[in-house]
Amino acid sequence: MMSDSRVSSVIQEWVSSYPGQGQGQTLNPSNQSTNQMSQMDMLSYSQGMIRGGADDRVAEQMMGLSYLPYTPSCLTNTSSPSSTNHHQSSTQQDFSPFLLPTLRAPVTKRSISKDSAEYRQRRERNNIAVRKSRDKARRRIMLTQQRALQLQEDNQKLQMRIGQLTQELDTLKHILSQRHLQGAEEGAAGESSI
Amino acid sequence: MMSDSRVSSVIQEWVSSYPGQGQGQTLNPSNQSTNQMSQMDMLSYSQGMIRGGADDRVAEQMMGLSYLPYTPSCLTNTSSPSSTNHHQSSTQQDFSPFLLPTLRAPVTKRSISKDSAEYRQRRERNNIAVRKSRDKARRRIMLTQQRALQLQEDNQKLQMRIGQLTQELDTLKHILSQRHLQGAEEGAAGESSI
DNA sequence: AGGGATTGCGCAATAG
DNA sequence: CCTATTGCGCAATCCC
Repeated sequence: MMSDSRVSSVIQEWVSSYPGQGQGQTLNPSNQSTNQMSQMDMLSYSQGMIRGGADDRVAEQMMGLSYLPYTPSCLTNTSSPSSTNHHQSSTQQDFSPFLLPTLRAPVTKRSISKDSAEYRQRRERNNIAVRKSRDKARRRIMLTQQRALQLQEDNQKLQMRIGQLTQELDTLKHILSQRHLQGAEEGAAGESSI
Repeated sequence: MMSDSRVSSVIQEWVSSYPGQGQGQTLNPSNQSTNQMSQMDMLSYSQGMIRGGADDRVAEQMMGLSYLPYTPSCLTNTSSPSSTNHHQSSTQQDFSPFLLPTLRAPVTKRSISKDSAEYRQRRERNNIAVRKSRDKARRRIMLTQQRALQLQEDNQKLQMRIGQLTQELDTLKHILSQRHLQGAEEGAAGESSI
């Protein structure tokens, strides 16, 4: 079950599983980047990081309830061999030439030239990157869960410790009050015995 | 920041975000299923649940290091229009008629009949289910992170409380020992004053 | 500019 | 039969 050993190991791994920044591009699997983040960074990493990209549904997505047939967007099978349908944000007219240069629409972009060797190479590299990234995400999620369970366990132990200390404290207080009473009695009346 | 209010709300939501079992199939977004799991269930939900399916790479996947060009499996673009390449587990001869009925191989399976209305309908339904499932997963992950942070915060507070109690206890013990000495002195020698 | 890293999406296989 | 999960490839985007 891999419990015990207190917080140390799990927390350590969990913390180091969060990306501090980008890293090298070599295919070295043992990516031991010594990154470190604050709690805020960790939270925001999967909360506010929607990437203000050109997907009109992301905000709604993160707010929940994004399923339901929001937009068909994939019933026109007019695509040529290979390359499945993909949302091209049909809810957009022709404002591209009028947008700010930063938001420039994708103007043909140098004819992607499908099924070329260069394309396949890029695709394959991206596929590898995707697998790597998802694997990392999976590990991160698992570590977060383990961390949560470990923290919960620690919490229980701490609560019990607090209970013990409180009880001990009450006992001592009681004893002290008794002593106090005894001392008062001794002070008021003379010693009863001895 | 939504902190404060102790553990209650976050934990509650986190616990209820884990699937206890399947639920209804209605498209009702407000899925308030009253499921509840033990910690073991939660952990195993994303740890050992690899689904012993027919993907020869899953174990390796979960052990880490699954990227790297493990298998091309997608360089033969001989597929007809629509339907991108997809691993069809080529490492299989022709044992289908000899396998147990339960393990029967996918024998043509009634000609899937692409681009049929029924196919599109199934695809669309599955797409909705996928969006829903992923949305749920995202929420679950976020809740787990928030829960971890909340627990960490709680832990710090508990540690501080323990520190206070310990100090108070030490103080009382010291006082008691003083009283004890005082009492011993009073017992040994007569009252010094009064 | 260019390349890895992320991420939403659809597909298919599979679990339930 | 259905929906729910999940691995995967693609494309857009992010981010150095």
